[in-house]
Amino acid sequence: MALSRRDHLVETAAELFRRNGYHATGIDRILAESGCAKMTLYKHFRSKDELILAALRRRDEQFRNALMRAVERRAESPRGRLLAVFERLGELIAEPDFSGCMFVNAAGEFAAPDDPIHAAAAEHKRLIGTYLAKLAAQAGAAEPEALARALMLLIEGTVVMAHVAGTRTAAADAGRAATVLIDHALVTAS
Amino acid sequence: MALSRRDHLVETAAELFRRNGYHATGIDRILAESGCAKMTLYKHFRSKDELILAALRRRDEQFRNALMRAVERRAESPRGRLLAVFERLGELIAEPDFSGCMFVNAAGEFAAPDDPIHAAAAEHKRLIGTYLAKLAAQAGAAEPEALARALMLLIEGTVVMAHVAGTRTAAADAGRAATVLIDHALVTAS
DNA sequence: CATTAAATAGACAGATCGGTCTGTCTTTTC
DNA sequence: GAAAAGACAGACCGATCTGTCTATTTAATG
Repeated sequence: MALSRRDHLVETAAELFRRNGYHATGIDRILAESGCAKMTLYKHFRSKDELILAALRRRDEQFRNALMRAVERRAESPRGRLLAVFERLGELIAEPDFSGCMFVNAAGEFAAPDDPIHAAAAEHKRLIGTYLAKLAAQAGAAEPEALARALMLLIEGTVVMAHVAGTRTAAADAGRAATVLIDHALVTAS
Repeated sequence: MALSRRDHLVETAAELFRRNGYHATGIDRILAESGCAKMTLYKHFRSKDELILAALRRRDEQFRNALMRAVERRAESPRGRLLAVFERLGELIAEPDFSGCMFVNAAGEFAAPDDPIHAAAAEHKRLIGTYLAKLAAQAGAAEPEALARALMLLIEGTVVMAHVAGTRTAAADAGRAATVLIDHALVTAS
């Protein structure tokens, strides 16, 4: 089924925000690229900020769904699935127009922690952390939340180093480190 | 000694860029805050982008000098110094107006890898990685560069999670993970 | 077919953007 | 103290920004 006019707008906006940033992406560019009229935008959203919020929420759902599907397809065991996250990460950072994490970038441009856009980025990270903690608990980690937080650090570090410094080995580096940390957490648990 | 007019400009700009972002910080704001005239800016810099570059280069030097001094003051042994990096990190993310890594934010707003601003951010990360690799080699790690890359992931992850998600335990989490990874690398070496 | 709702194009407003230019004032230097 | 240089304030430019408005066309619905 074709996207509704609103979803098409959000999708186009999300893509432009991801590639070119938030302040640097003007309304007019989004409208031209999506073929929508200005009033269509302002009928569905009260401001550009609300469009940004909608774009982030849409991408958050898409990203987490794709992550979970990829991870669950790659491995059966919880430990294997934790490691599969880093395989998935290797694919993401290898994509031709990879531009880092659009949620991190959003938090960078909207630095105030109480900014709704910043809060949406925070929520995205929180949800991913919860997913990792669930896997870590299933794997039998001594402290699932602590392991999840450590793995989150590796994940975010991977995305940052791949984007900022162009470190192509980032995901593989992270996968190796994750293996050490996971096994350390499992040994401690038994 | 008082800052030269040029350095005062760069310092003010760096602070505003760090706190509010690059596109969101207008020339006029920088001039008003620094008390400089527009022509003073454009006498020293050809464009806003060049001012951004100067600000990043200044902050890069300041940051690395402060890091090395803090680390070398905190510990004598290479292993201790590697861990001291994460203590230092804990201080940084606890600062009241901590706004994440301004180099990561710069790379986010100037996403093209061949953009000079993006390249300056990449260089900053490369220099820190080199410092870590030196410490890792002194510590006797089996693969110093590999350990340094892993620690870089933890560092960048810490800054991101602290800023985006407000994870106050990030530096402590990273320090624990780093301990595991460092000792694993040292055991493997012996 | 008629009515209604939605999306269209595009002018417009007011603010702000980066950047240029002109003059005045202050500071330095001899 | 005179001359030279540098920094000042601020008008000005064209472009672009977000957001509003009108008027026209398209699409859906009864």
